[in-house]
Amino acid sequence: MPLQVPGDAKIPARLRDLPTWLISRNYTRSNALLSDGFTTTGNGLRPYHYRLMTSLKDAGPVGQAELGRLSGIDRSDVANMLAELERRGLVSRVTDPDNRRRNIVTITGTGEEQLAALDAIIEEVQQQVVAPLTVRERQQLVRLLHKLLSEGPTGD
Amino acid sequence: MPLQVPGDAKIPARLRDLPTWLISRNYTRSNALLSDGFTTTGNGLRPYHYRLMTSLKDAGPVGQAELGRLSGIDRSDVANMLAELERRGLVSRVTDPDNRRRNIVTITGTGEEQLAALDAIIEEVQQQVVAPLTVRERQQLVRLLHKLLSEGPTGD
DNA sequence: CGCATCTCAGGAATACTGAGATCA
DNA sequence: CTGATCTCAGTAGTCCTGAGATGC
Repeated sequence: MPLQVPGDAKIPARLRDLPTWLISRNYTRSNALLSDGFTTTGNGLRPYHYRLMTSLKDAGPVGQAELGRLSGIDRSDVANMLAELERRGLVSRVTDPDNRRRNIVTITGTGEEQLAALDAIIEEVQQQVVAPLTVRERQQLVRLLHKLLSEGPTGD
Repeated sequence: MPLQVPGDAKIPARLRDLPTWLISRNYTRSNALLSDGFTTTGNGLRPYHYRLMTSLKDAGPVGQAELGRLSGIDRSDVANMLAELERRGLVSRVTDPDNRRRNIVTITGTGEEQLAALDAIIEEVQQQVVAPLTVRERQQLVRLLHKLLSEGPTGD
């Protein structure tokens, strides 16, 4: 449960308004809240697990490579995390008979239950994260953050 | 030079608009651009170093604990990073005669030169980061991100 | 052959914890 | 003794690289 974001006290002038700094500080804060949320229910699941499971539920059974693309997680970590989730019985993996390189990943019933529990946590954390903003500002923020991501991957 | 932010293709509906997700994706993107900027000039300095040095220049000679608070870096990492910077002659540390627990850290001339070079990079990266937004939107974004951080450290 | 998939080993940067030594 | 400071060792979670094995 991290939280080293200073209360915005006497942050150096050069840093204060830099988008990279503000994004970084907000990421840390957001992560702290997220991390607190996940640990207080202590099933040992983490953001990576949530991303995978919710992507899985949304997309239906898919291969790991595709799952990684959907959830923004590297192929290597996908393999690791799925092995964990499989061990816990939250997902299952079977070789695709039509393409035996591929593992078709499916969320299990237990997995869906866990996901529902995580969803509730996630929802509560969102409220905490945007708590300082008005409803209108929250919409603006979401729009702006989307726009930053939407125009080509790097903005070059 | 990371960059695994998907082009916002078919991100799961549940994730797409979550503030925590958007902040996380933007952090990754912002970091990728920052990291590229730092490595292309390859003096081996990283964001942590920049934060420390710019905080140091802004605040003048201070102790490490204070420096950590200003730059949002943990005491432990401050000690590590400053040892590196000192080895390179970019900062100097002397024991405070009035309080011998404390190391007074000062940026050196070479340090200021390096910092100026980093500042130029930082400035360029900021442009890249906010490139997708209009000028007005950039101001909105900065305001909103500030506000998220300003109302108490966690928003509780 | 090229190319995609999965897996494994491991590295890098950030954030954090705990403990010890020092000293006001 | 309390509490602040610095240092060190070590951990966790995220992001990423490289290489190998397999199969299209």
